[in-house]
Amino acid sequence: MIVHIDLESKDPIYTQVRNQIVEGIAGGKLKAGERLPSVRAMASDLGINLHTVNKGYKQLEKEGFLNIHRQRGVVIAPEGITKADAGYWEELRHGTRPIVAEAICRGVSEAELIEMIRDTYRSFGKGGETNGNGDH
Amino acid sequence: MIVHIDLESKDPIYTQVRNQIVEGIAGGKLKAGERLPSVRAMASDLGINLHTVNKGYKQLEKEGFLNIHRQRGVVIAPEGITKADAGYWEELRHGTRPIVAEAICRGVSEAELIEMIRDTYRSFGKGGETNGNGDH
DNA sequence: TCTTTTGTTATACTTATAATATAACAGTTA
DNA sequence: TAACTGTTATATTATAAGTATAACAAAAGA
Repeated sequence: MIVHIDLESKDPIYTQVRNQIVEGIAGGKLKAGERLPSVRAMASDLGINLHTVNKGYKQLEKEGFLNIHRQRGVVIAPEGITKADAGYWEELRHGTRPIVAEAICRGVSEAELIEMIRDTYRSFGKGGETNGNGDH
Repeated sequence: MIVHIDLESKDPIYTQVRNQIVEGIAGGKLKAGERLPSVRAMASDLGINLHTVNKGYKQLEKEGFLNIHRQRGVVIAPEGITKADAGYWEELRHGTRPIVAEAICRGVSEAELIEMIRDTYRSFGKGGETNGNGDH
């Protein structure tokens, strides 16, 4: 099992599920075309309700990470994830702004912050290229 | 007025208030020892409830950005903001992890991501040093 | 002294979100 | 046929977000 739930976390359970699957894809542990457990199986494994899992899955589908065929199951987007567009970049900037601001307030230098981001990026290994799309 | 509210945003209003004050400090628009509008004045200006403003203020106080003297008003922490400690770094890594993961999934390169972070960091100017604490 | 202003506390209400609990439906696959 | 799939529907509980008043106590200003 890939997903682990922290019931003490401030993050909602469905968000934890969503994030860990995204991280799994980024790290190459989950590959394009690979099938995920059914909502019932995942819910049972984690000891939570199937609707909570379904909520995470549906969000991932909306974001382009998953394809959900009605009776065929849940699959990591086989044609690869939707690449960064203008809307995503805007959202990314909006999300990082307050984080960077607080870091500055707390005396974190530009170099320190970037080093941390770089380490995080590299902690996912070379999982980025794992979505085997020739693209063009 | 420094704070602007977007009622369409997914971010709660008190979070918008909180974030914009942090960004104001990071950018040097708000300086250590400077006084903020009273909860009533701010609430009236923004057309929202005073408790919503108070919630943002209280969070900022808890995080060490503000000092709130009972009848003296709300003041940007005069002795400077609490510097980054182990707990903060942990929180920072936890908050950035899913963001970095999604960026990787969307084909954002390490260089692109870091460039964006660097631009954001520098967009706050040299506001970092503005809390005039001799410290040492 | 009196009035105003301050953050604070208390109570109440509405709305939205998160999470759970069942149950049933309609195709798919074994 | 039987088991499994995501989906839909309904209901309930708990928590968070936001608003609305009202009152309190201490400090500052006139």
